[in-house]
Amino acid sequence: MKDPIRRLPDAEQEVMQAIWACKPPVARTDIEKILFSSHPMAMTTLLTLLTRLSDKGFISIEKVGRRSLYTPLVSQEDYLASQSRTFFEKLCGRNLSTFAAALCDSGLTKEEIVELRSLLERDAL
Amino acid sequence: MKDPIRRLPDAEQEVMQAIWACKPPVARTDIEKILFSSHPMAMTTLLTLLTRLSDKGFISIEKVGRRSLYTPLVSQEDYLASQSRTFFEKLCGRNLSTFAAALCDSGLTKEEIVELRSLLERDAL
DNA sequence: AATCCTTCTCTACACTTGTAGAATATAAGT
DNA sequence: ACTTATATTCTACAAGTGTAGAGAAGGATT
Repeated sequence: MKDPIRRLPDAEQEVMQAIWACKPPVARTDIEKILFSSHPMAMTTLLTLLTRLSDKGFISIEKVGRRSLYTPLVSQEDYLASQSRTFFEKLCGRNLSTFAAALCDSGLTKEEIVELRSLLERDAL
Repeated sequence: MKDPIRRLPDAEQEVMQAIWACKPPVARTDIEKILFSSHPMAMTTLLTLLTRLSDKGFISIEKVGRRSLYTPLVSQEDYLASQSRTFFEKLCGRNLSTFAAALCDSGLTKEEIVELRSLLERDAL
């Protein structure tokens, strides 16, 4: 199984999510638009976060003229799977009952739990 | 629904887990024993982390003579539920398919997924 | 070309986190 | 009472994180 992917700090994680929401490669302005409502920040702040994400190997930066374009190197699927695994292993101690209880208490409605079950059914086969 | 509980930094989270694993109130030595194999640290490091957990309202500290006893103020259930909720909402964008995919890709075996489904069934009723 | 705007990089700074030695306080042993 | 062992608090410091201004470099405008 894959190496665990380190959890990103919140601000960087939000930037990654904005990047994942776009078709790569992504321009800074696209990211800004997405973050504008949920987490506004100075342009230079965003650029700092992008540099850090690149340093950590989460994205690549490609310069086109004076602009930069950003491409994810870690997929959202892999990241989510890894975080979910860490949650199960480190926080729930690999205990499925604990895990299930956490999910059930997490504010999901009964309908959502029913739907979650059927989504899991597909993968359980 | 409850206020989200802030995610603890890794070291503090591990200490909380050790505390949760004991019957409260817990002595420092009990915590040390539990952390000894998984995350050994200097005694003063542990005490620093306990102070920070107290500052954050996660535990209370009660002095008995020169010793301190630690009692969780946030339950493991509440913490796990809140983290799980945050994962679903902030990382999966409240998208159940994304959430289910993350779970399925998280390294659970088919048997475990089947078991998870049946555990969820109970709560879905 | 001179000036202005846009985009990025450098520098900065306060706060948090991981870690632990120094200092202090208190109980225990002799 | 004096020494010793032990438990906690203070102080410290490097690295990481959130945030953004100052500076540089390349296009656009007049």
